Amino acid sequence: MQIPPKPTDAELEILRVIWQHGSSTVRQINDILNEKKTVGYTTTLKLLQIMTQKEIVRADKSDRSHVYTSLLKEEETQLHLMDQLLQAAFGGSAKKLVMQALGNGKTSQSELDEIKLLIKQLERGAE
Amino acid sequence: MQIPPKPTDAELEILRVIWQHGSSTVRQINDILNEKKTVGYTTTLKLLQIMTQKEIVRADKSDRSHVYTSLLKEEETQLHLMDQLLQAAFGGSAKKLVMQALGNGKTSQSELDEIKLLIKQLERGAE
DNA sequence: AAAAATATACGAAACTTTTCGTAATAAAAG
DNA sequence: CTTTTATTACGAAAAGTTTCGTATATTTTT
Repeated sequence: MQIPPKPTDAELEILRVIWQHGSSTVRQINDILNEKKTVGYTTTLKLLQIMTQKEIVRADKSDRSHVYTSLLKEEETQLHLMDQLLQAAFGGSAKKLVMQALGNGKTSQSELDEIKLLIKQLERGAE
Repeated sequence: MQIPPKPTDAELEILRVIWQHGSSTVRQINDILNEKKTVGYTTTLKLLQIMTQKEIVRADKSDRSHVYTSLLKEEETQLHLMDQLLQAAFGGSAKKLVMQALGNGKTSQSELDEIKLLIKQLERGAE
């Protein structure tokens, strides 16, 4: 599959656990998911099996407890999802999206500084 | 329903038509949708009926061709969807999302200027 | 070695979303 | 007035997503 398939909400939750904690077993993933909400063990297992079939994750079966690794890179997936929202809800206007994202005033000064730096670099690089 | 329900992809496409063209009939909405892809008339009708039930749109039935009006405001919906993506994919870091959105370098100078202005205002307003 | 705990496989139910066919009705054209 | 066209109502199929129960197998504990 050339273009990475858009993960569903439940799949994304699992991906985030793997991105944050590295390759993990079903038990590890399910435990972390259960810190936030109740999810049955076999539910998580089934999701991972489906994700394996979709080639979103890969299962290392050398041990009895299979170890799952993400086949999607975090930043690529974020970019993909962001771009899809950009088109679907903002008609492709990154400006609108950015201003909505910053508008609530919850972004710290140091983060704003990083964004300003990026903008400077973009302005420098633009011909 | 206190919090506006998150519209589905197909619902969002319809909302965008209404936001852009104002209150419209099924025929008008379906024609515009069909500029981009083939969609059956009754499919669009059914969606609008479901959206009416969900209180996403309101149907004015005084004429035979019902006229549908959005009950969701464009900016509120964008904010809602953006926030949901922010949490689900970026762990709440607006900085990461913004940098991904601007990173491709497709944002024009004048738009960057507007963003810079917003950041200045945020910095001024921050205590 | 028996019992208990842990793991995977897998079917299927419950739910949501999307799509469309058919029927009924109303309006317009002939 | 009759035929054609346009519209809504509605059921339901098709597809996708999420959840979990049960069966089976393996490992660990007693």
